[in-house]
Amino acid sequence: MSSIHITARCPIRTTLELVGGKWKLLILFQLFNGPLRLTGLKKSIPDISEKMLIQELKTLADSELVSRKNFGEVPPRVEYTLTEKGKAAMPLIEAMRDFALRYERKME
Amino acid sequence: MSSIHITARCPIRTTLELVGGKWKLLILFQLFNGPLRLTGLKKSIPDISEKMLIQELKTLADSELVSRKNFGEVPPRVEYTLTEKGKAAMPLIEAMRDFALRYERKME
DNA sequence: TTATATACTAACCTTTTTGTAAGTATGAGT
DNA sequence: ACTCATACTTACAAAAAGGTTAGTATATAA
Repeated sequence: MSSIHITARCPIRTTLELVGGKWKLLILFQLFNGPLRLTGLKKSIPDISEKMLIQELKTLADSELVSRKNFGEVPPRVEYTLTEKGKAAMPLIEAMRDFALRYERKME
Repeated sequence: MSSIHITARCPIRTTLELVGGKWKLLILFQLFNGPLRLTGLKKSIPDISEKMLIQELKTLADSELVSRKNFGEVPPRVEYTLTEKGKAAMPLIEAMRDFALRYERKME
């Protein structure tokens, strides 16, 4: 309730910085079912551009929500996995789903 | 879990459209404590510009998350209140707070 | 030697979002 | 007549986000 104070750095703003934008939550959500490679992610989010996907993955890895494992093979093989911090985003995604469904009066 | 499918219009994207961006959730959050006028909102979110505040309030009113009551007085007096749909955003904000706190390891 | 597969980079552009600064309207009070 | 308070508008500018296209690297297989 009033335990959140709107200041330059409040929890709401922190979360917006971490997972705000058009793609980050969609990417995180895909990774909840297990690690995926770039190609797999691209298939599961058809309308994201390769550039954005790589760029967002890098941001997510920088903030430690996702980890990146390079197998050092040729052709390249790189796997993206949710970290524990990344998994903490699941309740957030569930809350978003609930909100959207309630907004569209499809539940409750 | 896999009950969300990432398509052109999925719950995640719907929510992002409704409350995405830098300000909407901050505004909604302020209104949880009761109706506020423009001036009151401006004070509680010090770094928002007047233009953005009005603009976002209009968007929120258009999507029926906030209702606008004009008292028709001079000088103008207009009150903004959360609708039921708007109140449905509270769990979302709580989930964001939990995520941020967990990210910063301030709670478990 | 040539093609293949995959992750990634770089240059460039367009669109969207956000910000700044100035102005409008008007009844009440002085 | 003049000022005040308040919500809002408008024109413009800056910044951030997102998109497109072409290219790089390289072990392996044909």
